[in-house]
Amino acid sequence: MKLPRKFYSKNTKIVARELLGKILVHKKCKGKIVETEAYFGKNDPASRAYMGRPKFCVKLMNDKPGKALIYMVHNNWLFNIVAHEKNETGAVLIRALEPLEGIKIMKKRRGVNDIKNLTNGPGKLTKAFGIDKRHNGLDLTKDNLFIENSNEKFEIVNTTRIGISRGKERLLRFYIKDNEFVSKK
DNA sequence: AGGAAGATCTACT
DNA sequence: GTAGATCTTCCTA
Repeated sequence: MKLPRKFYSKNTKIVARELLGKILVHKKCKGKIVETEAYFGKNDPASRAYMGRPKFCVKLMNDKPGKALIYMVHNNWLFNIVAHEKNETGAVLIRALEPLEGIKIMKKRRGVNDIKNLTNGPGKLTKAFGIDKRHNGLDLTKDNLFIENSNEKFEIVNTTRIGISRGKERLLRFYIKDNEFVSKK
């Protein structure tokens, strides 16, 4: 079942946590979300929507929840989902997936054979799924690209965000405990 | 024109 | 496991 817009219309941190274990679907490819990070617009120096960052990021982060936000960093497309309460700003970064379907296609696109190395990083998973700027602003409640619900149970770990230069001290990173596909432990 | 960016790969200690 | 080079876009001067 596809997640409704209502799912994304909550506090960014809560959505980040609840997205764990859900299934990202793009064409023939499916992957379980195993790692996420929450980013806010204002008062978050690590956010792309902070101060003079790219306009389209700010705009989208303020837009309707449930949209895809994609931007380039160091030759890597990063995939975020706009998620926030009314009149707020925020998005959830998908940091890592566990490949479920379309693994052959992912291997071909990534040029590697090791399953564990296919989608265990924010830049890797976009490449494996064939996601790029064309998908920026896409509505995840439509058919092309969306997220499926799941009732799986697991332990969730809450830590600081990684790979950023500012705003490191906040506990806004979530991942599934003991999962092999988390980018870093 | 120059720099920064939420990363990745490779090559070492 | 850590360190350095390098990739592309967008922002500011």
